[in-house]
Amino acid sequence: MPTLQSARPNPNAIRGPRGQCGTCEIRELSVCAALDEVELERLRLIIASVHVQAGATVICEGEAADNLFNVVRGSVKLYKLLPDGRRQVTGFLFPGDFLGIALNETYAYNAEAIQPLQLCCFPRRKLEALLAGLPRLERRLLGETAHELAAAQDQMVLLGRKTALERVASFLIMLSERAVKRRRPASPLDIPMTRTDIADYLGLTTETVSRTLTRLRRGRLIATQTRGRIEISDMEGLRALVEGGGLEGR
Amino acid sequence: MPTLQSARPNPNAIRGPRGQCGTCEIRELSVCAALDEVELERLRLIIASVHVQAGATVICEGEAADNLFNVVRGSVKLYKLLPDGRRQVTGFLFPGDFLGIALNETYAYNAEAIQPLQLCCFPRRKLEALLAGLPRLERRLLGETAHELAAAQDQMVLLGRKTALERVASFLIMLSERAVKRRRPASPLDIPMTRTDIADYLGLTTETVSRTLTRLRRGRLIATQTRGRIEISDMEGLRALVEGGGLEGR
DNA sequence: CGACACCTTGACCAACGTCAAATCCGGTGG
DNA sequence: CCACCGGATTTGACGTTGGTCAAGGTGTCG
Repeated sequence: MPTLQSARPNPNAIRGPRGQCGTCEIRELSVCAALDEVELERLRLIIASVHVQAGATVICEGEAADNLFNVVRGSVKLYKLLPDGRRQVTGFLFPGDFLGIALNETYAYNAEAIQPLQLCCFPRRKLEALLAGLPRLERRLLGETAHELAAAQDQMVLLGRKTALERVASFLIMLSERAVKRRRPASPLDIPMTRTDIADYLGLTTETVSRTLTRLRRGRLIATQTRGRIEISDMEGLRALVEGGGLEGR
Repeated sequence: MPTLQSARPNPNAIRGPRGQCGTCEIRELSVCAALDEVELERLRLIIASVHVQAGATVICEGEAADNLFNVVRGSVKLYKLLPDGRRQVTGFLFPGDFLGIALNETYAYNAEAIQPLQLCCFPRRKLEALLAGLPRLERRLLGETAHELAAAQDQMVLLGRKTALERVASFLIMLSERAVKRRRPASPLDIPMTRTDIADYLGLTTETVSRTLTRLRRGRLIATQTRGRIEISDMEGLRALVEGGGLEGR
């Protein structure tokens, strides 16, 4: 059983003002996009705004799945642990992403803030009661889950069959595409996660991630000014890496 | 564009009798379990029974997702391909399992029969029209998708962090548990897929799968009489392998 | 300015992949 | 019934990618 963190969000204690949905900055990215003003009003009554500090655990594998969340600001890593401590990061979440899809009684993974986090919290029981009257929301939830499933299948291909170089290149492209979806620039990329997180996501070690980034830097496909920020200098080259062959002497 | 097989199921051409739902042998395993007699009657009107020969492609990545299926008899492998031909098998389906969850317009993977197959085919457009009136079916579909997502996350742990020995042991345990779910014995295990399929599922090569099975055989954890059938002689030992350490001198 | 966590680099190693050669087994035809 | 064919599987020898271990380097925050 993983250690619980004291900074655990308790939506009954830590909650910001309700009723901000109208001005929510991720409205059109999130599940709420499926709703009109009237429906949104019904949803607004059950949600709470939750803040979580960086490094805190948001949800814990095996715990009762009492809440679902929408990420409003910050980013999250999802991971599972083997009994001996080996870790697999199964995904990263950014603003607009949905957290806590678990149709079982308990969460199936851990979620930890990798940046200060603002979440929109839906108590599960209340949400389920509402779901019957909001078919569009249920449909959207199904779509969201199916989308996550597709992403998981892509990740299986990466983990089962790609080389270290292809994995890191795929990772950078994924981050870039998700940044664009959030209306951020595709290129100076913010990398909020540590090398260890990246390694645990890609099924590698920190050393291999580091060496591979160095190779990409030497090949002039990427560049780094600041720590935690990577510039993609040659997106075409990166894509070629993932889809075609190797670095071919670069 | 992948080559189309001539044996592709066309539910408008190859269809068996309708209206067998009442006696369907996988009724309580499948999505239909969520429905009562009256609701089932409405579903019965849109379904068709489809037969597919072993080795035939059922659905093709990138093709229009016109149909959903329920596996009635036989088994299926799902896989994705990289441009250079590397393959990742993302899952195996057995009777009762659902095939074709794709809320997009096109399928995201290929599905191929590994045994003669009997499928129950739902035309997607008709099913969607029905969904509005069958909330329990929609809920069940969401549950099914969430379940697949959880399985995919477990597979990520396997592919990213487990050793060859742990992967093969996990695979055998998974097959055994799914056999039990279908009311089959846990131990003389039918293995309908080839070593290549297993390797592509576990992110290994056929040689490594073969060598690992030999190690398990030598360790007296499994035994084989017939080709395509494996007896689990020491389930405790197998579980210990996956959860704890190595073979410890066995 | 110093502690500390994170990142990078190097030398070496091992698990798993590659290549190649048996061996097994089921199906087919005589 | 038996010999033979061909794909699947097993086994062996060897190579390579990425892991391990260890030693710096670097940026950040008190």
